[in-house]
Amino acid sequence: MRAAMAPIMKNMPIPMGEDGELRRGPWTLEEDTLLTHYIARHGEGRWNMLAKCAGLKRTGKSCRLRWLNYLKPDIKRGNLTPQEQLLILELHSKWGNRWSKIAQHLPGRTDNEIKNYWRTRVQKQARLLNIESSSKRFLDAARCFWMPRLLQKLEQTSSSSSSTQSSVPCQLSDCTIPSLPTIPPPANKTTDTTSSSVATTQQSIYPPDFMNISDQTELPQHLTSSNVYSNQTLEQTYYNIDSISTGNEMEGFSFASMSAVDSIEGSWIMSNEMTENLWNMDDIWQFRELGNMGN
DNA sequence: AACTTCACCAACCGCCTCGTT
DNA sequence: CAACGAGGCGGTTGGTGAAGT
Repeated sequence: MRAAMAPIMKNMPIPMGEDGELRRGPWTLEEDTLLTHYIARHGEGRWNMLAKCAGLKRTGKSCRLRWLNYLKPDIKRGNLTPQEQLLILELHSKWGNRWSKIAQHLPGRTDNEIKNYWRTRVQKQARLLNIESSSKRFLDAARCFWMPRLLQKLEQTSSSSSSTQSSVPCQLSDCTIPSLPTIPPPANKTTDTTSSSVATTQQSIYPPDFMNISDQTELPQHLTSSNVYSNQTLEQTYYNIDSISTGNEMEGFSFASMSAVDSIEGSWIMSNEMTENLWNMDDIWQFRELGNMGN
């Protein structure tokens, strides 16, 4: 961590040298236009040179970042789809914080975006579970509860069968969970009218070996970029993890279980935040009990 | 309505790698 | 082979708008 970062003033110029000052901070529309037009004519690369030739008072690095993370035409905007979230979870479990490598499998998404997603959403879940997000325990938890939950949501949108129940076997250290708790459909969500109206029947969208893709293994078909981006309905229906989970997790929650959880681990924190989380109390109980068994 | 808290994300930084001289 | 510069990467910060009080 930097000891003392100088406050970045908006568009504050910094000394550049002989021919002017370098700008920093948010990009203006004019700068964006300059950069876009220049790259359209001359292509990317040689960023320092590019910055000068384009008449931008920015560092080459800044130009590159702006282009790659924002201006590039194929940048995909909007919240990550469940498929993309799943893919991130799985790839992160394989590669760790190799954001650019992960981003290569999510066309249109930048490493910066994925990194932000991880830090704001995923690490939040880890915090609430009192687990290091980089630990094996959290990976187990993600695999056992989070991924299936997302997959269930995907299934719900792609199948009209309301009785469909996920039964993804998953491994937590050395114990196996035969099936996952059923997630009730979103309760009375005004924005969620599509999940029950999708009237197609199809087989399970995830293969049995989904949880074990290796470096040599092709990505699951449903998680390939073409599929990820072909399903606009899904994207419109489920914007992000939080919105998926924000529903009636609290319906199964009791203060008795809360105090019990408290008694297991004094540091456990229960807050309103929890109610908006992916992990309902059943999940937490299941995970924690399994974790104890593993110890 | 005013204020506070929180989540998101654009943009920065330092470090590392790689290619060129 | 060393020095140097450009580009790439991951970590971090701060601004902003939304949500909550």
